[in-house]
Amino acid sequence: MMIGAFERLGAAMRRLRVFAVSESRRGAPVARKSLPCRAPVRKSPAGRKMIAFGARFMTNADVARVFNEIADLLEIKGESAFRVNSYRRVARSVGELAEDINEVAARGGLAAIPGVGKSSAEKIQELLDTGRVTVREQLAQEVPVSLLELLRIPGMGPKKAALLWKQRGVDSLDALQAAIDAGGLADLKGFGPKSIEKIRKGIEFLRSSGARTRVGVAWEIAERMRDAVAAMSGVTRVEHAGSLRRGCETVGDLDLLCIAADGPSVIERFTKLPDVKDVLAAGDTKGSVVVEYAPGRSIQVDLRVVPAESFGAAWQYFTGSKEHNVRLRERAVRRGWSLNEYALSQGERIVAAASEEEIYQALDLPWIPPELREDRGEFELTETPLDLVTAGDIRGELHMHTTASDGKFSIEEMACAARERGYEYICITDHTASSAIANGLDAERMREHIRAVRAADAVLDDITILVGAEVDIRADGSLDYDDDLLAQLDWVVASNHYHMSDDRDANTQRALAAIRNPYVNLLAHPTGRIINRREAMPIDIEAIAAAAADSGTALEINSNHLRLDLKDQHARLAAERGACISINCDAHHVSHFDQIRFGVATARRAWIRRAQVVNTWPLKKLRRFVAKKRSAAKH
DNA sequence: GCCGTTTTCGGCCCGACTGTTTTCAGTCG
Ligand SMILES: Nc1nc2c(ncn2[C@H]2C[C@H](O)[C@@H](COP(=O)(O)OP(=O)(O)OP(=O)(O)O)O2)c(=O)[nH]1
Ligand SMILES: [Mg+2]
Ligand SMILES: [Mg+2]
Ligand SMILES: [Zn+2]
Repeated sequence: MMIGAFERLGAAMRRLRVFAVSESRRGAPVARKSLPCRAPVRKSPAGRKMIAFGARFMTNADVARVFNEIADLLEIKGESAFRVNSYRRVARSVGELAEDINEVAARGGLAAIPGVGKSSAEKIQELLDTGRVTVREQLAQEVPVSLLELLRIPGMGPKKAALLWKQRGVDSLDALQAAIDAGGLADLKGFGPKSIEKIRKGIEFLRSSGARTRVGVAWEIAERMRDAVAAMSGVTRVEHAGSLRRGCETVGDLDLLCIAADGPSVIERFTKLPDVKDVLAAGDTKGSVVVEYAPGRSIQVDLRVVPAESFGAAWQYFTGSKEHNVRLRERAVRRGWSLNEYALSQGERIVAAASEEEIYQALDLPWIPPELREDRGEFELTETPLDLVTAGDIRGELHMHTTASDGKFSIEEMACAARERGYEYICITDHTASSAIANGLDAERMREHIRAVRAADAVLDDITILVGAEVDIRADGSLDYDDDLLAQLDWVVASNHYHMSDDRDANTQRALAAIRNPYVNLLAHPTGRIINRREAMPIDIEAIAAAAADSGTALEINSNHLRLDLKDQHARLAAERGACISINCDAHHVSHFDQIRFGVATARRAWIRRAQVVNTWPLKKLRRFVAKKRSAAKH
């Protein structure tokens, strides 16, 4: 389904619920406390409407949001940075947990979450039970919560925000804007003319940057910037760093690292590149600029310059994540050493600096692939995982469209494009009747389409064209085609496009019903999210993963940079439970095959090995996968 | 507030850039 065409449709069908009881996989029903409803539509930071599922109970993201809020409020109050940090740690841990926090609480597992101790466990429990945390409510009495808006301004931290509030009564972004316009910040200590100008620009940047940037957009800009820096005389190497190198689905900024002897000169030229709209900082070794990549759309780009001998230490530092860096540096400290972006050193003596491999090795660690550097268990590794899936491992695309439904190219054109990429096989999976909006095929047109695909396969050499369909899952979990028709297909993709609801059990049951169908081989984009536009529908990923593993059904990592669905943490859990994964581009256009890198990056972040990915397999093995599920159903 | 192949108490990563601070705090990476 082409993204965008049907988003509104799904939103219209969504309902608010007042109470939900979910069946946990262990059999005990987990009561989810019904909570006051939130508006089903809220504004994304960009000001664009973000479609959300109605609040019925606390989600992991809700808990994370509350703990981050407590941390910000405490910080403005001047609370110990370590204590503040511990709240942020809880927020991060809960936010990225694949398991539903309500279920974790129900089995008494809260305190086992990394960073969650007795005190935080109690607060989470209170939040799940009542929708509130006493500490947060008390803090909100002391500090206006709207003051936290100020923290989103670059360069505005807790100390300055506190000062503005206490000295000038500023308690929101609008109030700050008004104070600046009225000249009300003059003679406030620490706020000279340059600071005020910076804040003004910062507010402007907020408006033009908005939400985190999707990796598909960021990638293109990063490549342009990399080329521009690489073209400078004196620059011998430029690399991606930060979240971009770690393969994250969205990035807050672009981080580039380069080798050059003359840092200040490189930084100066960096700040004068054509697309640079504003310079946030420009020193001897690093610079930060704002790049306008489309009218009214901006992103921050950070460049760090280091000498060649420090490259390894610098790349390690600048790749992060921050949490990974802190763990690694603590490890150095325990050995009586110190690690920074220049070197791993013991006093004056350099232990390692030139390459990442040397640094990790000196700390008794294997080189860790960037996608794994999130402090999610990578410090337990004893050797570099060499079998993580790579883009080169992908042998075929198993989810793609042609002009028969809503694709832009013919069967032959798509097949030739795939062949050019070196793919051994593809499967044409056009939409079915329920997707009338996407020109879905009814049974009769589908039978014709099968003949057309077979004919194309007979004509084209060096690639096998399989025939399949992306079959819509109906409200009751049944499929658009009957089994007789499905049996004629080589590979069947099942998708829920129209019955995404805020009812986790209903969503899960639809997915499970599809997975149980002996002809369904792949559950596509299982949560239906559109990044920055539509939230994931709630699902029981553990139940879905277990059923997929049991039945021999693959779960998708949809590589479209708007989807990346399953997301990393869900995919990791699914693969750990034995489910096979298929990484697809959902190609509607020949150019969409390029998106595979984002799906592969997501899979690597999920610690997925090539053997777990069905479209890295030879065709024969893939056919056995299909045959096995079909024959199991006959016994 | 959390946590433990030297710890249940005492640590908690380390450095760059900015502004008006006459010696460094605040913010960010
Ligand atoms: N040691 C250390 N390194 C940090 C810290 N903050 C950032 N870094 C490093 C690791 C980050 O990946 C890298 C780039 O910083 P960013 O703020 O751009 O973060 P990152 O790119 O990871 O995420 P983003 O998508 O930009 O939000 O700098 C820190 O507090 N300590
Ligand atoms: Mg970054
Ligand atoms: Mg950055
Ligand atoms: Zn599709």
